[in-house]
Amino acid sequence: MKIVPEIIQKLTEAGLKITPQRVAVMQTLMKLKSHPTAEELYAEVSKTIPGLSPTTIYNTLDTFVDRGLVKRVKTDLDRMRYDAITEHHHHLYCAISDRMEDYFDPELDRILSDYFTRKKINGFNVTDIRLQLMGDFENKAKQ
Amino acid sequence: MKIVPEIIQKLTEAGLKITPQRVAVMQTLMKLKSHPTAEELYAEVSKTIPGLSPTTIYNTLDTFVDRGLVKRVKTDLDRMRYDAITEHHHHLYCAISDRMEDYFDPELDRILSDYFTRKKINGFNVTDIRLQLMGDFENKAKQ
DNA sequence: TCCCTAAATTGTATTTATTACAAACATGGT
DNA sequence: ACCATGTTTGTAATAAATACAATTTAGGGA
Ligand SMILES: [Mn+2]
Ligand SMILES: [Mn+2]
Ligand SMILES: [Zn+2]
Ligand SMILES: [Zn+2]
Repeated sequence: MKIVPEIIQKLTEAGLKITPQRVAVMQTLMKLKSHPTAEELYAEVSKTIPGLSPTTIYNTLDTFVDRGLVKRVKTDLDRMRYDAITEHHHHLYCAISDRMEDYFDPELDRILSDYFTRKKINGFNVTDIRLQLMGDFENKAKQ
Repeated sequence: MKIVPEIIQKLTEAGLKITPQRVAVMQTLMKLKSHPTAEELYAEVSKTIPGLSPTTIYNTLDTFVDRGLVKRVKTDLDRMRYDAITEHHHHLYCAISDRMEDYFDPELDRILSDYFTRKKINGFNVTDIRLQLMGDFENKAKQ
């Protein structure tokens, strides 16, 4: 569970300088599974980096997205959210609580992949299939 | 193809007063298949209603969404988009051009519905399945 | 058809998330 | 250790959306 060296490696591979801010942002994003907003990340990362500027959060996240280290996700509300998981996956989402959780399902992916290999869509070339499963969490604690 | 009486009926059924602004917004939204933003709607509807206020666009769309006459859709960019089609359907989306088109596929819906009837997700009750098919349009004119 | 009232529209002022910018600072290669 | 370049910070600016109060309009009842 040594996460910091892992992060340092990621940053290095992406050609980015290692800064306390970047390490802390990535670490926090990997820890929080809630797909946090920039604001939520700012609150959390500030605990570690006292002088932190909100701008740095935005800059850092933009840079991470650019380099493919992080993905943006949207919900029905008007704020961008961020996801440290870059591998293909889907989301469970409850519009009422605005809660979002990851959903991995290789069997489903296989079915969808097969389906769209067979079924061609006229004038459109599918490169990725994202599912948003809307519904309610039988709330077993908010994460 | 008499669309206005149809719109008037929709508005009446929703318990809303018939105003030129509302009729024009709905008409424009039904005509444009592009899932326009409030701003794009404002530009288009202004042609018909000269004194139109942007606020009216926002108010009207909010009201329509409240009453279920219209749905909000999101893309990867930071603007809300609107959809006059309220029946269940999916979207084809190209992140590069930010172009979005509707995708109806009952066969696919059947497959997904069957799959999630069998496969229970622990702690989550699925009520709707939305697919966003990412990819590129072999652009046959931007609609 | 006219009145009246509730509902809708408008213009303006705010809010809120995000972005732009330039100065200060820190990283990492030499 | 030094320097150049990339990064962070604080502040100012944007842009979408919302709040609000004054004005206007729709449409049901007289
Ligand atoms: Mn915004
Ligand atoms: Mn916004
Ligand atoms: Zn995720
Ligand atoms: Zn649609």
